[in-house]
Amino acid sequence: MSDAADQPFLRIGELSRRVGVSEHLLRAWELRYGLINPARSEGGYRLYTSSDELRVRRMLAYLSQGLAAAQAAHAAKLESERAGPREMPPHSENLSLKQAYVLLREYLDQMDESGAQTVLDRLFTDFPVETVFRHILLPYLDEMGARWVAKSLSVGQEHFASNIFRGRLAQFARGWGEGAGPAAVLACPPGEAHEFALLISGIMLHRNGWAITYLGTDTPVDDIIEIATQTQPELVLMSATVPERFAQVIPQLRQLSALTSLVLVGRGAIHAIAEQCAAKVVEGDPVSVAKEIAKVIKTRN
Amino acid sequence: MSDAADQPFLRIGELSRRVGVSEHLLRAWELRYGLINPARSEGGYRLYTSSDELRVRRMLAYLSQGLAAAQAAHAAKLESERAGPREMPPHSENLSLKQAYVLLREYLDQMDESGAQTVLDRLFTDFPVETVFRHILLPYLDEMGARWVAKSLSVGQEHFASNIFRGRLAQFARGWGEGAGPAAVLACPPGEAHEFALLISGIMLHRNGWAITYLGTDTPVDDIIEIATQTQPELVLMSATVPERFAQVIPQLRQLSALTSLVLVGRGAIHAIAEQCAAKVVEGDPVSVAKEIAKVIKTRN
DNA sequence: CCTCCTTTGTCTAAGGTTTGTATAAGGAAA
DNA sequence: TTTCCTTATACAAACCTTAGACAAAGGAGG
Repeated sequence: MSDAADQPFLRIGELSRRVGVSEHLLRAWELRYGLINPARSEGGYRLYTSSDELRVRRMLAYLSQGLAAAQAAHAAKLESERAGPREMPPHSENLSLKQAYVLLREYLDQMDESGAQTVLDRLFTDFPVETVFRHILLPYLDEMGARWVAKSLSVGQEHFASNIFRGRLAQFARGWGEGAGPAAVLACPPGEAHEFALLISGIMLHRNGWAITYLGTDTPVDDIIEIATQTQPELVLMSATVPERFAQVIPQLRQLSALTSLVLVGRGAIHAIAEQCAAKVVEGDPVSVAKEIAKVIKTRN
Repeated sequence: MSDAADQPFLRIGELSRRVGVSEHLLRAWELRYGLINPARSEGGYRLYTSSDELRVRRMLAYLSQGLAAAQAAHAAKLESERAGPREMPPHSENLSLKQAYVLLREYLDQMDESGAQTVLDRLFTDFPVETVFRHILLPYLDEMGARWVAKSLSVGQEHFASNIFRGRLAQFARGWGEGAGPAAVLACPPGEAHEFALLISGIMLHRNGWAITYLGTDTPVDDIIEIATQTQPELVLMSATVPERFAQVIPQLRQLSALTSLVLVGRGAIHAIAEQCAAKVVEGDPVSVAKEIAKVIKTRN
């Protein structure tokens, strides 16, 4: 972080409005924890850079995980010191998401691996991970499902694309077993073969500090119970594409939810079933699941 | 990684919330059994690390197994001391394959992702890829199969290990679609769910210059035929764990072998079936398959 | 069976620390 | 002038500390 801070300077009022933290509190954090060290205008006004803003947002993220302010500030400082080149906002002139999507589909349809990987490389350097997940990966998976039903996609094409995506996601999953935050166990119920939503949820949870134990597709609930007993996670997250997967194992799910917070996601997660096994349903796409879960777990106590 | 995760961050209230143990009890366990030894803030507040959190969770696990508190605490302490020095063999010294194997198994059994990844990192830097595949990965998969049959491995443990291996192999598979050499299509026949041997074969083929189109598990032969027609590969490689998978689709396999060289591998690849569909069988482990195939394909012309 | 003793989880009391928010007095920018 | 910002100080609610008391659970010995 060079102080040759490239970008527009914010004054405290504007920063306060952007991050939703009172001016008083911003000053208190600066004074008490040295969270930020803004430049000053001639008249002595604080001038913040966009990386200061990021730091404040990271501090807020840690606070929402339950860390005390002093520790949250420490963690946020450490993080921004060691994270050198931060993810840049989209390079709008390079390659639009829409263009990239069309291009990617073309390469995947033709089963051109290096073409598809090049597009993905480009996307992941030009855009934040969340954006690529939300606007490329998930829509493509949806489209794949639709084309699958319409028989306009061969099994080969589907397997080919799935393998490429799985490989990409595996990279983000590296090291997700360790995290400063609470622990979560992720699994699909028996019979469920679609794990992408679960993978993405896990990655996003890990990016919010969670420590992930991933069991993947088609996992007997008894095994999940055993693991939950051993590791005492804060959360068990299960994903299914149809309600039947959950419906088949309601008694065991109830047993599981007695041990920990059980959250169901995916199209198969419907309230009627969740109620029967004392579980919670979190709706929305896997990218936002992480934030939704933060709320659900907070309200638990 | 671990220095970030082991920074003392949690105050007692948050730890209590996360593990579901009252603050009073946490202090009592510290005082009576020395279960944990938290750092202190300036004002004297307890500050816990994430490994402290783990210790408490282990204590809870032992308690739920019926151990008395004192014994549970003792066991939890012992355990985390044993697991504590994660990089036990310092980087200067060599880690033998055998040591690594035992260590890896232990971490995988305990579903300790970062432990397992650390061992794998070490292995892949200290040894050639072929060696790690041949002496660690494949033997472990074999052992997993045996333990699976003997029911001495839970589904959870098996999924956990599989996911970690799949993630590792995905890294090596990056870019395998492009190669200076001939093209190969890889797939498992319908009903076949084990793809590790095929993945490793593909990686080794790519390292020998082949360009890989990977279709993965459970692929209809008609789709393989369609793709083979389109891309005109030099080779189609199919893997199965039992002969029935091939036997069920012999007519289609014969059709496929009319288009290109069809090679069967895996325990399911037996000569009787291969003869019926004009395919070749390549025996031996997936790591050497690549070299064997070179011979087979050579002699074809 | 009952009694004694230890173990273990819970609770209270008195007092210190942390942290978000508020106030006052005054300078800078528009 | 009005609005935005500055520093310094104050303060209450939330949080945490230690020390000690206490009752339920469970085993040992009578």
